[in-house]
Amino acid sequence: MVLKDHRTFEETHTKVIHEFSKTLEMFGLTPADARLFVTLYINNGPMTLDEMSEALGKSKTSMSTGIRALLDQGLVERVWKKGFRKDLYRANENLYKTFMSSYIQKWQLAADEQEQSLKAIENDLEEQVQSFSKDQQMKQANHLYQRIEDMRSFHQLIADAFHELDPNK
Amino acid sequence: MVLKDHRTFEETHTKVIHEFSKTLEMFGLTPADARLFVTLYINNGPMTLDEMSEALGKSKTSMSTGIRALLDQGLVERVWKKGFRKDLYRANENLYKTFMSSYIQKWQLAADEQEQSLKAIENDLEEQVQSFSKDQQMKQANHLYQRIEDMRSFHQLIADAFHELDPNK
DNA sequence: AATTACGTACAGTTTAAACTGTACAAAGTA
DNA sequence: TACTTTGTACAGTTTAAACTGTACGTAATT
Repeated sequence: MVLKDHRTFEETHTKVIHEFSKTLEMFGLTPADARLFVTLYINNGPMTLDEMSEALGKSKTSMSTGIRALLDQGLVERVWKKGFRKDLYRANENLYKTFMSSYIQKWQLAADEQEQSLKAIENDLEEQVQSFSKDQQMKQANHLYQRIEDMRSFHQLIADAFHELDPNK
Repeated sequence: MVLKDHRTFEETHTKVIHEFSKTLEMFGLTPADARLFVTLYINNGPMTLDEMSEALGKSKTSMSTGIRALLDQGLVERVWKKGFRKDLYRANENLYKTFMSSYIQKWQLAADEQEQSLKAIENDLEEQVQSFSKDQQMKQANHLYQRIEDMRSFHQLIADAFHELDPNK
């Protein structure tokens, strides 16, 4: 009976990992990174790369790159244990704050970058228009210009909306 | 000069498509779908599959599947023109409303599904616990149970937050 | 100082996604 | 009715991402 208990519990464990991973994928995590995070999250205490490797049945190399991705996104942190040689990692505790912050930050960064690119393109377009002669061309250019304006204000609305969501605002 | 004008304008056009696509990818669109949407969006008037194929340099089949994906997400609509045989499609006008609605809806759907799955797993776990004897097992099970609870309240918080963002709320 | 343990860079492989061409069903045209 | 045209299903191919194993640098242990 003990063996069976163990097996079904393991199965439940695995189910939780795969199910909740889907939610985290909505935040832009790759399936692999999501599973890694959930594994850490439901584990009792921090884990070593070898333990993760064992738990997920993937190579240690995969764990190493996966952990780095999670660290970069601020979803996981390294933990020190005196007299212990291996690196230990644990998932950040507060899911909502962690994921919302990370997600919003990712968005702000991307939005800023896009905004700059669009502004630059818009300037290019303005210069180009100077040398346009045909009426048809002018019309096309103006239409594109208008669209770029729309994209830019879209960025602004998004930035505002996500700022509103920020748990740290 | 006309040729050069035309070329640089085309380049600007392409740049806009690739740049703004990145923003839309943040909403979960694949790079290909995003480019398709932007192509439609900046085009003056609706387009046929053949025109999209020409504009993006991809096969008509790709356009067909891409358009379907965009239709499913409510980002694009079919347009009728009397006496015209080919299907015409145009991008929805209001970017913010369109993308926020689509995004939020996607989230609500996924969240509901996950919530149900987690609830079911939780029930399984409760049954399993009945038959557990060892103390160690009980402890593990309780820990997992607690985590599932945390995941579920996470879902709730997310649902509330996204509801707040909904332009149609 | 020599040895062992650990994490990661890198090259190569496997796996999944995107894309294409052909073929066909449905609907329009002659 | 026969003939086009149009959109999409499907199988096969290309391309990109995920993953692995080996090899090596760094740091701890003896």
